[in-house]
Parts: sequence; structure tokens; C-alpha cells
Amino acid sequence: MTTKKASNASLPSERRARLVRLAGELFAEKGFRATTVREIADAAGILSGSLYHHFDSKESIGDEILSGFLDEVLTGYREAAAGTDDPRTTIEQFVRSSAATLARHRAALTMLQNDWSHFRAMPRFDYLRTATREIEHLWVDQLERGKQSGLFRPDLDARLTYRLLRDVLWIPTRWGQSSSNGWDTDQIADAVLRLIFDGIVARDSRPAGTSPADRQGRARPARS
Amino acid sequence: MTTKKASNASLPSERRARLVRLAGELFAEKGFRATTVREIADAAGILSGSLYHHFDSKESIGDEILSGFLDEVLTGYREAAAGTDDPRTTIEQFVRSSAATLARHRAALTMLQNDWSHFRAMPRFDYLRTATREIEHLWVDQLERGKQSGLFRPDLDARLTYRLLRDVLWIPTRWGQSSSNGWDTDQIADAVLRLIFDGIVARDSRPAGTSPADRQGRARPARS
Amino acid sequence: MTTKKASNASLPSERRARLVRLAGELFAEKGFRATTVREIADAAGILSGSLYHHFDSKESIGDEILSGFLDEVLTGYREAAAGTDDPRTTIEQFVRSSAATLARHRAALTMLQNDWSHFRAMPRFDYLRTATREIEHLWVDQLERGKQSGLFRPDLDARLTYRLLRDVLWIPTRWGQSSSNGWDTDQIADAVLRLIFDGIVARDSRPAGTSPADRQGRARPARS
Amino acid sequence: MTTKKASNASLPSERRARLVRLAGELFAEKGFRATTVREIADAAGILSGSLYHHFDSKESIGDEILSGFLDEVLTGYREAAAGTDDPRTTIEQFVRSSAATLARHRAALTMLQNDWSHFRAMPRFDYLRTATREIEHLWVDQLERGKQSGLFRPDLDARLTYRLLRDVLWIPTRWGQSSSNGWDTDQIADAVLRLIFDGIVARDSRPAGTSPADRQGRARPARS
DNA sequence: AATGAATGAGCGTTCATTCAT
DNA sequence: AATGAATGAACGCTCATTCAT
Repeated sequence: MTTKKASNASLPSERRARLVRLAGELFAEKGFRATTVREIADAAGILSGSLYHHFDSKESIGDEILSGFLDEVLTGYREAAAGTDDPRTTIEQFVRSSAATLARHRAALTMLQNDWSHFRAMPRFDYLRTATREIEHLWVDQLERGKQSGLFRPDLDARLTYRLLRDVLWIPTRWGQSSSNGWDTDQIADAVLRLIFDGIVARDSRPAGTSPADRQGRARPARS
Repeated sequence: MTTKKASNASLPSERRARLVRLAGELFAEKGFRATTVREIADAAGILSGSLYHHFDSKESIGDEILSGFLDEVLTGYREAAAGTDDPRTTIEQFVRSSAATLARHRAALTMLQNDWSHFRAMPRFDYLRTATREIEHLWVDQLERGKQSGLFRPDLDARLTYRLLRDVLWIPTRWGQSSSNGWDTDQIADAVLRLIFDGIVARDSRPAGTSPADRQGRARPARS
Repeated sequence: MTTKKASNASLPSERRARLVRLAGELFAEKGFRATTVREIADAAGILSGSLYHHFDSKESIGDEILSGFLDEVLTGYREAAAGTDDPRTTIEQFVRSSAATLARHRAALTMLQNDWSHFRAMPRFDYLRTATREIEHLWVDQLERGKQSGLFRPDLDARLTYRLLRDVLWIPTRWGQSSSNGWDTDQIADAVLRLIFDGIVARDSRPAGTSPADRQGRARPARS
Repeated sequence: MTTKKASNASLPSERRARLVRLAGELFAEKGFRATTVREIADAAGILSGSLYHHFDSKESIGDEILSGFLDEVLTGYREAAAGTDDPRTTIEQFVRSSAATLARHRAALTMLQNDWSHFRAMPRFDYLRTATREIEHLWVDQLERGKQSGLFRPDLDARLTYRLLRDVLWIPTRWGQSSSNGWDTDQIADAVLRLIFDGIVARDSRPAGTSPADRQGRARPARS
């Protein structure tokens, strides 16, 4: 992954960083393919040809965004996995780490979902598969250990569950489109955690405070 | 939804139906915008211009796919809501109905997720918003009733939960990309139901057999 | 010109005549190139491919219309020229004959004006030049004779005047587009004759009744 | 006319102006619809796509040509109408002004005649109707005043006459197709004026010098 | 006589990219 | 760093025409 980018990457000249950010916002909204370089240039107030002083192609902007995202996700996950032996704690850390990273990398997520078939066909983006495979392994490992320790239901299909959880995590990030939807990052992480740990069914015997999502009700009591 | 079919849609001459199916497969894989009419024609073994004997535009193929999907989803939901007073049963029906419909309409799902910004801008597709609003209302209604009856956790944010559940349901459908991923429609519905009702945490006090997801372990005991 | 048309012309089977008429109406409105065979077929209530049972090409419909028109015009002019020695009478006959013919052949006129560059390039339509040359010769001949006899102004440029008169004659035909414009064939012929013979300036010394256009004022006294 | 220029029209960078001129020549020859953007590009020695660096559509080239023409015509007519109270002088100015303008805007004329049905259907070109209505009003007004003052024949149908005159004026412009037809702008204006004022009939009682067309027969030495 | 399906060339347009200035 | 002009391939679509049924 750690793709060390082209010659002109050496000077992360603020201008360049701004362009990546601008492009990212557009990619997040409409996807990579559906965003034209002209739209990016328009957003930056320059002509489309001028973009090529900063990047050698539209693809390399995508590359930068995707590799930056995956680097950060993996770093967060590795730390979470190394920090404790308790699967539940680790998974909770996965979720919180993801929620934070995703909020800053909405573009990468949209690209992964919308344009996967596009990137997958290109050798340049082989690292996408490498990285997603490592991520899957980290999750599945925790789920299996949770099953063995009796924490998780023994009938859980670890890979199926991982896929479900990963995508569940991604969901709220996509909602950012309609910016003012009323939920912030923490609320969403809580709701997701509560959902995946305990489901939506009420349960009187649930030990109070064990679930981090208990905060949900307090944080925004007026909602419901 | 008021499915607005193109004039020549009245006679679904098998050839035409085949073209819609073929187009749908491509849309499901790469999205609507990213699929070219030449690709669709190639898949059918004809020239791109020949498509226009059957459809008046690429858009109208998309229209047909999307409206067909939403019609079916809504029909299923309305029946589920009318069939019983028990929110849990209704929601379970929502899930099973969705799983079945989605399996037959993967293209619509991809289009809704990948190309939403494209369709939203077009008056022709106004029904997308109408329909999704009704769907949301049906779900939120059941969730609220479940909360009031004590079935669901009182701290549940019904709209947030609906959004989460809807997208959770959509998740496995998207996996179809790598066709042989080993889970069938029932297994997925079960896993999803179990997840959203009970979460992933083991619980000894859980009454055996109440959850339909109990079948998961039996159906594919060799997996893990 | 008298182009004897293709094999299937042998049976002027009313169906065929109807198609030519229908096509003519469309050509008259929008020109030849701008009218599609599909539009013609639609007007006839059949599919576009079915037209080719009656004509071997769109061009041959145009051919039929144009040659029919020119045949009729030339016949009328030859008769007018042969009927009298008086240039003024002959020219008046040219005008009256043209007005009648043009009213029945609006399509040909539009095609000659709109699509001339299209037909001129095709050997098949060489007769257009032959015919227009003969027509020009007939007019110029009368104008020259009128000059010599002192009837017309001696400073008249016969060819320039012919061109002007020919096109003046064509003008009202083109107005047919907005069908109900309130002037009928006779009125128009009268107005044109009055214009070209006497101009628009009032003249007290003008012998009453010499101009055929005297009828104009009587026919529609309420207009002015 | 409220000329609605495209965004990039603000800088008429010589290249752009050259393209409009080139396109105009083609439109004048074959009409707007019948001219392809590839032909325009070929004439300019560039690729068809490159045109879109300068214009956002073929239509907007047409818009520019048409609105430019109508602006100029109206300006000339308004000046002519404001300059004198004598209808004959005004109409003579109309004719001379038109002849000059038309010579520089042959494309517009061809488009108005060949592609009227095309433009009329488009809201963007609503100004065509507004402008032609004003032009008609300006002419009819002069004709009516000429009738009342006894200058023009009392039986003249002003609207019918206007239509005739307008189209008569347009006629010679269309001949430009075969560029070397031997008459220049002034000759044509004179011939037209002489025709519309006095007709083609010789008349001894005609007051010498009243008609500007008197110059036609002579060598035209005094052309100022 | 007509249909229904298709062809193949060409249309107006878009887009990532290049490059002299 | 950026512009302005251009490229070349591809796009969605149209159209006259063909042909088996």
C-alpha cells in the first residue's frame, strides 16, 4: 500500500493538499468515475489542464486518497489488536477507530463502494486487495477468539459476520451526503456498537453499563 | 411509483426482457453511469444502436429496473404490515421479503447506491423519493410500535435504526459481485435477523427457538 | 426530367400515392433532409421499414415530388408562351399558372429552397438544373421581348428581374405553414402581379382596370 | 433581442470569432441542421470535439449568429424610422439597411428560412418571434402611413405587402450561393426598390429622379 | 403489405490529457 | 503555476436501410 507517489508528490505544497481535499469531497458525493477533472478544477477555481501540474492523472489523486485511507485504517486496527486480549474491547476499538477514520475519509469509502470494479481492474491498485485482506483477517481473528471464549454466540459465522459488521460500519458515513442529518460520529458509533452487540430487542437481564451504547439514550434524550 | 413505462414497453417481447436482464447485470456490477450502452449491446450480441429499437434511452432501461424494484418492495412491505399486529413479526417479514426481492433486483440496489445523485437530479425519477419515503415510514412505524409495546429497547432512535437496518439488509446483496460467496438468501436473512434482533453477544437466558436465526448453525454446520 | 420511376411505380396503388402526399406535407413543412422516414411512416400509421415496400429510398420519394412539380410547371409555361404574342399576357399567365401549380406542390418548393445543395450534388437530380434553365429561358425571353416592344422599362436587367420575379412568386407559397393566414391563391396572384407590374406607389394616371390586381381591393375590402 | 451569450462568449478571442464566421458560411450554404459540427471543425482544421472549448453547443453558435443578425437589423430599422417622417424615405432606408446587413449575415437568413421550424420549437430562441414581430410592426406602420398620405395605393394590404417585401428583400441574399452571379449589393438594392415602388412596366409619366432605381440602367459612375 | 429486429455510419457531445505560451 | 487551445477516444443516440418472417 504505502505507495510512494510520483515525483511531484515531494512538495505537498499546500495548493496540492487543497486540491486533494476538494477532489475528495466530490468523489465522496458522486464517486470517482462520475466526477470529472473539470469539476475538480472548477471547485479549485482553475482550469482543468492546470491540475496536471500537481498530479499526473486523475487516477493518481484517487490513489493518494485510497492509500491514505487504508494506511490509517490499518494503523488503527493494528494498535487496537495489540492493545488488549479481550475481543470485545478490541472490536469496540475497531469500531471507534473506524468511525473516526471514516469521518475523515468519506471519499475513500465512496470510491471503494462505487468504483471498486474500476480500481480492481488496475494493477496499480493491487494494494486494495492486500489491505482489505489484512483487515478481514484482523476482524475474523477477533470474532473467532470471542466465540472460543464464549463471549460471542457459538453459531456465529465469523467471515459472514465480519462482512456484515464492516459494511454496517460504513453505512452512516455514506449518509453525510445530506449533511444535516442530525447524528454525530459518536452517536453513530454508539448506535452501531449497541446494534451489533445487543441487537434491538429489549432485555431486562442485561447488565447495566456493559454496553458502551448505553450513552445513546442519555446523550440525546429529546430525540427518540 | 406509478411505473411510467415507455411506449414500447407494453409488449415485453422476450428479446426486450432479455436486454433488460443483461443491462441489469451490468448495472449491478458497475453501476448505471459506468455502464455504456455499447457494453449492454455487446452482451446481447447486437450493435449499440439496435438497443434503441427496444428502448428510447438508456435512462428508460434504468427507469424500468428501478420502478420494478420499488413496486415489488412496496408491495411486499404493505402485505407484511397488513398481515399482523406484532411488530417483530412484521419486521421479520420485511427482512425476508426484502431479501427475496433484493436477490432478484441487485441492479436496482447498485443503482440506488452508486447513482443516486444522478437519478435524484432528474424529474423523471421523482418517484424514487416518494417510494423511499413510504418505505421509511413503514419501518419507522413498526419500530415505534415495538418500542411502545416494550418489545424493543426504549432508547432506540427509530429513524436512525431504520436507516441502519435498511442498509444492513442491502449489504449482502452487494456481495453478489463475487457470485460464489457461499451464502444463500435464507442464510443471509437469518444472519441479518439474528444480528438486528439479538446482536452478536452470547446470552444464556435467550429462549431457544424464538429467533429464526437459530437455523443458521444447523444449515451449514461445516462452515465456521 | 420525366424520370420514369422504379419498378414498383407501375402500380400507383392508392396506398403509394397517399404516402407520397403524406411525405410531401412533411417535406413542405420542414424540408427534405429534416424529415425522417420514421416521421413519414408515423404519419401513415406504419413502421418505417414498411415504406420500403413502396419506394426504394427516401430519395426516390423526393425525386417523384420534384420531377412531378417541374413537369407541371414547364407544361404550364410552354402553353402560356405558345398561346399569345403579348409578353404581358404571357407573363400574367406564367404567374397564374405558377400560383396554381405551387399551391399543389408546396413540398417541391420547400425542397428546392431548403435542400438544393443536397440534391445538386446528386447525379440523379441533374434534371433539376435542366428544368430550371428552361424555365429561366422562358421568362427571360418574355422580358426581353417586353423591353423591345416598349412595354417594360428599357433599363430592366432581364435575368436579374427574372430571378426576382421567380422568387417573389415562390414567397406566398411558403406561408402555407400557418395555414390560416387569410389569403387565397387568387388574391396572392393578384397582389404579386400588381406588385411586379406597377409597384406599390399610387399613380393617378393609371388606366383603371388594366391591372388584374384591381380585384384585390374589392375582394377583401374589410382588410386594409 | 437581449442577446444571451454563452459564458465563454465574453472574450471573443479571435479564434472564436473565426469559428463563428466559418460556421456561418456553412450554415449559409446548407442550413443549420444540415451542417455537422465535424464539417465546421474540418473547415477550421481542428477536431470536432475542440469546438466545445469555444462553444457549449452547436446551438449556441446558431444563437450567436441569429441574435447578432436581428440586433443589427432592428437597430438599422429603428434608426430609419426615427430619421424622417416620409414613409417612402423610411422604406428606402429599410431596404438599403437590410441589403447591407443581409450581405454580412447570410447565415442568419438561411437559418431563418431553412431551420425556422427547428428553432421555433426551442424556448431558447423565443426572441426570434419577438424580433420578427417588431420588424413587421415597423414595416406595416410605414406602409399604412404611406397609404394615408396618398403615397401608396389605397388598396394595398399592408401586412400582405410587408410579407412580400420582406421576402423580396431576402431573395438576392440567397443567391450568394453561386458567389459570382454578377450583381453587387447596391445594384440589388436598387433593383428591389425600383421593383417595389414602380413595378416593371414602363411609364412615360414617371417623374424623373423620384426613384432611386433610376441609376440602375446607367453606368453607375457616381456611386458614392 | 407489413412487422420486428437489426445494421452501420454518422451525429452532437464529453472527457482525460497534452503542451506551447 | 496557470492558461488556452487542442487531441482522440468514447459516449448516448439517430437515421436510412435491409431482411427474415
